[in-house]
Order: sequence, then structure tokens, then C-alpha cells
Amino acid sequence: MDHTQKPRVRFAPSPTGYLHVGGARTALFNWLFARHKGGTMLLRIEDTDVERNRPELVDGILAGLKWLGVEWEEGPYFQSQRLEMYRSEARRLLASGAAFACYCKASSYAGADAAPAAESGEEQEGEGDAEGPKTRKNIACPCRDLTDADRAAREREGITPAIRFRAPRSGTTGFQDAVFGPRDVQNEEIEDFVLLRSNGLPTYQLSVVVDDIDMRISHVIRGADHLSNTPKQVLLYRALGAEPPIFAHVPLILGADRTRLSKRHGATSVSSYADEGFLPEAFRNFLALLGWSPGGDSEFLRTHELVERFSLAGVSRTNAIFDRPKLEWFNTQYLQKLPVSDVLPYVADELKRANLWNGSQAVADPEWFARAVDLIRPRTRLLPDFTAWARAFFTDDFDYEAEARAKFWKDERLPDMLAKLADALAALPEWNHDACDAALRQLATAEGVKAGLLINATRVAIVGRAVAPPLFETMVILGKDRVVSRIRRALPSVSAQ
RNA sequence: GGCGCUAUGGUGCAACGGUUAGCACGCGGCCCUUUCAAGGCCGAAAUACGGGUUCGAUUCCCGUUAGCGCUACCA
Repeated sequence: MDHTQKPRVRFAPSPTGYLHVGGARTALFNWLFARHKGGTMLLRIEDTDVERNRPELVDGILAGLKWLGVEWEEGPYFQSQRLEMYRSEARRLLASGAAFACYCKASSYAGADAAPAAESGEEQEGEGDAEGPKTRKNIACPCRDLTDADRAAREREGITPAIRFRAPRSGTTGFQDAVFGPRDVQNEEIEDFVLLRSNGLPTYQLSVVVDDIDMRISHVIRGADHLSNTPKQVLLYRALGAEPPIFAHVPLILGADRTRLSKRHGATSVSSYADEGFLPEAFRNFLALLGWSPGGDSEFLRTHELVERFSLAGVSRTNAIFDRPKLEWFNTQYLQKLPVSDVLPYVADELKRANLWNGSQAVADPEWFARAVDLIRPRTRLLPDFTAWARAFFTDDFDYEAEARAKFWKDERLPDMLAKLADALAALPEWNHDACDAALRQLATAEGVKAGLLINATRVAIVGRAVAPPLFETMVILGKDRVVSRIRRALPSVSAQ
């Protein structure tokens, strides 16, 4: 491989589940690296496991990547459409002696400790009882020494062989890892692994190497769970006459209990974060900092800064725990610090989702929409906040939160005072913050009550919530007509309180 | 069981032989205040343990422990 050329990287998920945060982070690192270096990113779907493969999941993975903002220049390629290539490469290895036909029963080869392929998705609690003697795995397959006559005999028995790699029995295999440094492993630890299953389908080891060679991948950036198997792949590269790429294994993301992220940790798919109302850029920022650091203390890094500063040298070697509260913090930061114009499209989508978009002032008056969002956003955490507690900014159809009524509508003088306030506001010649402020305080003084009593009660009357932006700014945004009519409309409810 | 990787507050990171071990999330307090946030200030909280090497170890080496990964005709 020519290291002076622009790098070529790939993200290669297998459609056995949705796009989870670990995969998303791997995809993001590949993308950041490619962008930073001006290289090329491609997408490849590793769907060679017919048993667990679920083609219908591919669209969701692509959608997840798009939401994340990870783009690819090439692909998606599907390994299921490249099977002939893997088979012919396997035959080449067979012919060169680098591989051999294996007639063992699939189940008999695995060592005594190899749990018979339990579905690793939902592990059961059954711990403890020793599953037989902990014998060392037999790493050299007896079939490697079969003679032509032996093979012919097996063939006559009707056994279809698998093809295994003939792993060297001595020496070491080394490679460079941009994260973990130079690696060198003893070859006697490497078993005669399967390249082509007896059903003619390639294993991961074969297809990943054949494809990475064919697609001229220069840097393999992937989860550290692949670190231990990398020497096998390096051996394969050499047997295939290719130079291995640079590897970069990134640490894993774990759940709060320090185990691998899985369904029981709650939301782990990126689409669930999209659904919850996180901003993609906030999610990216958070994800990028899980296992990578620009070197200093800066944390709020917009995507272009991430791209500018990304480097494999900054990737850490320790597994990271997914910290949901920090993710939310990032989201509030983005909701508040971004130019309003950047968040408007997201709020618009949220309003559409809640059926509050059509006919709203947000559509008719974009300038007003921007001011309203700007007023609301300091106390939002997720996008749905705009249509939950802030619903009254976009529709007259809202109700009064029970806790807010109980807390701020208790005083029995309120119905009378609010009626007077509505009249006073209606009579205002000018509608602005100070005019509203003065009108309300004047009334409070006249009635001998604290302004706060009226302020809080009025807030509930016009937005239905105790938690809302400052009252007079809210009044300005809502406008005189809406404020006056909402106060009057609330009167019966206030009396009933 | 074997092989490997990792180890800084509860969490994410910084410090890549010399710092009063820094930042952020979260947590507690105070300020601001019209509710709730945001914001500001303050605080509690860490180099897993034991040996080396060195004038000097968070940093380098070894061991222990712990966690994780791999050890499939999964990827």
C-alpha cells in the first residue's frame, strides 16, 4: 500500500442488529479521519452469516449513519454479492498450500470449552457450573496433514470440506496499530482458522481481508474486539500477496455496569437518540469524546473542529462507559449555543411531528419563530421540550398543568385580580416588556399583593406551565390579543382551583 | 482454562520523568431570580495494590488484583 496516497477507510457493519452507539462511534472515527486527511470513506455491509443476517435492518443502519452525519463516498457494497470472489481467493490459497481442506465435523473441532454457539444476544444467567474440563484448544487441525488419498477417501464419503488457513507453527506475526502500538504475537497461539465454510460461504476473516485488499483500504479503524484476531488477518494478507494496512483499534464502549452495551442497557441504537430529540451534532460531539481527546481541555467542539483536530494519536486505549447525563448536557449546550438559525429546522421538524406546524405563526412569520425559539431554548434539554412544556407558544390548544395550578392559583383573590389585569393589559396603547411590567406591578400595588403572586398566576394562565420563560418576555412573544384572551379564558379554571 | 489489552475522582478526558494532579458531567452549597433553566462563584471527590529503575514517578519495568477482549464452519 502506498502511504503517501490519500487514505481510504471503511465502515463495515453487519446487519444482525440496529446501528448501536459502539458502531456509530467507529463509523464516526472513520469519517473524521477520512475528512481530516482528505481521504475516502466507504461503506460495506458484512452479510455473510445467513443465519443471523437480517436484510431489512440495512436501511435502518444507513438511516442511522445519515442522521449521525457520517457520509461515504463509495458503497454500500454487500458481501453477499461478492461471494464468488471469496471462493476463488480461497481456492487460490488452497492451490498455493496456504490453506487446506478440512473434513472435521463443524462442531467437533471447537475445543472442549467452546460453548456451542449460544445466542450471544440474550445471555442467560446460568453461571457457575463448570462446563467440562478446561482443556486447551487444539489449534492445529489434523486435516492439515491429509494426503491426497486421504482426501479422496473423505470425498467419497460425501463430506464437503471447509477450507482452513494453514497457520505457521512457529515464529511470530507482527503489525502496526496506530492506537496500541507495534504488536507481535506468537504464531503457536494462532489456530488453523476457517476461511470458507463447508456451505461455501466465507468467514469474516476471509471476506474482510479479501475486501480490504480489493477496496484498497489503507487504514482499518475498528473496535478493539478485533485486536486479537488481527494477526490471523495479517497472515492472510501476506498469503494473498498483499501488504497489510495500518490498523487502529479503538476501545469499546460499555454500559454503566461495565459490560458490553446491549438491549438491557436501555437505548443503545442511534435511532433511539434521534427519536428522543437529540441534535446530531451534539451526539457527534459526545461520541467523539468517548475514547478520543484533542489533547487539551476543550469539550464543546463543533463538527468542523472535530474534523480539524481528529487524530488517531489521540485515541485512548481504555474502554469508555456511556454516560447518558453528559450526553444530555451536550445537547442542552448545543440547543443554547448554536446560532438560532441552526436550531430552527430541528424545532420545525419537532413541531411537524407534534402536528403544531401547519397554520402556526412559526410558518407565517419566520422572524417571530426565531425569537420564540430563542426565548424558549435556554430551558430545553431535548427537542420535544418545544412541544411539551413550551406547547402554548405554538398553539392555543394547551391545558393547565395540575402542579402549576395547585402551586400558583391558590389565592382566592386571583380570579378578580386576573380579570382586572386582562382589562388593564387590553387597554395598553403599547405592547412591550416595560408596558406589561408596569401594568402588572401597578395592579399589584393597588391590590396590595406582591407582584410575584400575579406574575406566577399569569404565567400559568397564558402558557399553562409553572416552568416557562420570564413572564413579560413571554407576553411580548405571544402578543396582546393572545395574552388577554388567554387570561380571560383561564378565569373559570382559576376560580375552580 | 489459554492468550492478549487496559488501569487517574462515580463518569468522560488532561498532565506523554519534575504541576499545590487540570477540565468537564454528575453531586452539595452560595449568588442571580418572577417559576424553571441557563450563567457565575465555592466545595467534596482520583493516580488499584506491591516491588523496582531514577536525584525525582500518574508517567518507565516487573508482579498481584480487577475489568474487558479473543480463543466459532459469528462478525
